[in-house]
This record gives sequence, structure tokens and C-alpha cells, in this order.
Amino acid sequence: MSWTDERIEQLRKLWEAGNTASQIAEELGGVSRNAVIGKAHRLGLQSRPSPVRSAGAASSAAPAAPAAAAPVAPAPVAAPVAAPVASAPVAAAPVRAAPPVAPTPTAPTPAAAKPADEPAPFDEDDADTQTDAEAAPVRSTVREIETAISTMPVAAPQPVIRSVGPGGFLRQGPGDQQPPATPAPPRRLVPAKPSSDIAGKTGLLDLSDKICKWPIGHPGEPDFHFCGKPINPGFPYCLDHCSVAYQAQLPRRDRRPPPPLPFGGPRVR
DNA sequence: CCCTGATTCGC
DNA sequence: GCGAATCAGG
Repeated sequence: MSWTDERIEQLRKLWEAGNTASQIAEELGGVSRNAVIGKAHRLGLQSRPSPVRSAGAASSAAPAAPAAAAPVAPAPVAAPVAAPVASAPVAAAPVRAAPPVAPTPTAPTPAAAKPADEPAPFDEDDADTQTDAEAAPVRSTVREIETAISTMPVAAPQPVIRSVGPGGFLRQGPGDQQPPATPAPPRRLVPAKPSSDIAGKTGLLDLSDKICKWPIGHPGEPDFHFCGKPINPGFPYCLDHCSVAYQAQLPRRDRRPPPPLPFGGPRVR
């Protein structure tokens, strides 16, 4: 496929409408995403926010310097940590009307962020050409909306960091005096008493550095316990279990080949 | 992993 | 000029 005037025009439209390169490529057909990007650049189409560009430098591209054009307030890094508690939108409910705090000139945080270049809403000159491309613009619009929604500042705020404790209550930060909204009754995660299965056996709490810590059974099983015999001095296990735990390595030639792994071994890629 | 756009470079 | 390969962030 070659870049006919028609296809170039289509590319231009879709690109400026905010479609992704892969969408455009799919729409045009016969070209790859890379081809679209390459062509777009050669056409001098305005570059769009790219993951890569942010870090490095706006080398060749970006004549429309966003720095100058951006209407965004400089926002001199207003204490990123301090803010959340007071303004926390998370605690949506009972936050008493924020006291008339000192007129902190907080930057219009997220809402102000707005694309430097607004895509021209419509190109009236091309209205006649629209007929052949009915479907595309619609899809673009849908995507634009989706993108807009997903990037809306409204969805963002969740700055209050609280962890969820057992029972579902929220742990509070130091300055957070509001009681938890729903104080869930404490729940035990483990039985208060050891089950009768391990009565008389060495449980976790019975461990010391004088008795064998060799596990008998598996954690989670009702009768899981530890060996509990006196240790072999200098080791965490008794003599018997030391002999299991510490084995001299045989010379390679004397070793048994390991049994085949149950699932065909590790994946190889 | 997936996605994205940018860049490079052989053709 | 073209676009695959590659890079690099989200």
C-alpha cells in the first residue's frame, strides 16, 4: 500500500482526532502502526504525549513548545504530603467543613491540567469528504470520550493512605481523629486456643532455641507441630533431624538422577 | 505482559 | 520516503 493523497488525508484527520497509531493503521489497512507513526512524523503532524518523550528531551520534534503554551499554573510543589488529610476526598462523608485555613494558594491541582492544544472541533472545509468516512469519526469520538473519562481529574483522588486491618476497619493516620466510619467488631484470625489435635505437642509458641524446630506436618494442617526434642547443640534440630537436614554431598557420579518433574519441567522459552 | 509514540537506520 | 526494529514510559 502506498500513501495516496486520500490516505494521507485520512491519516491526518484520524491522527489529529486523537486516534492511536494502531487504530489509524487498522482503519487505513495495509499499513502497520509503525508506518503510521513514521508517516505522521514525516508529515510533521503534531506529536502527542508519548511515554518516551517525557524523560529525555524534546529533541527534534515539538516545535509547539508546551512549556510556553501551557496555561497550567506553575504550581510550586505545594507540600504533596500535607495536603491529603485536609482535602482528602476519600473521606467523602463526615469531613466537617474545612476550617478557614490560611489562604493557602494551592495550585488548581488537577483540573487545570488541560491539553495544550485543543483539537480543532471540526474542519468545516472537509465536511463533504465526511461521507465516505462515517464510521471512523464515530469511533474516534467514542475513544476520545473514553480517554477523556479515564483521564478525568475526578477519578484521581485517593491520597489518604489508610491500611485495612483485620475485621475490615481502617487504620488511621496520626492526625486522623475521626473514628472509623464503620467500626467492625474485631475478629480473630486464629483460634484462641490451640486445637486439641496438637495438645501436648510442640506448637509454634513452645519453640525455643533449646528444642528441635523440625516441623511435623504442614502449616495449616490441624495437627501441625514441631519435633520438640532437645537440639543437637549448635543446630536448630535434634540429632535425628540434623541428619536429615544436613547431608554430605555425594560426588556427582554417585548421585541418583533426580526424578522427572511432575509437569514436564520448567518452561523453556 | 500489554499498550503507547519516538527514533533509528537499512532499504 | 518508507517502515521494521528498537527504545522507553505507562
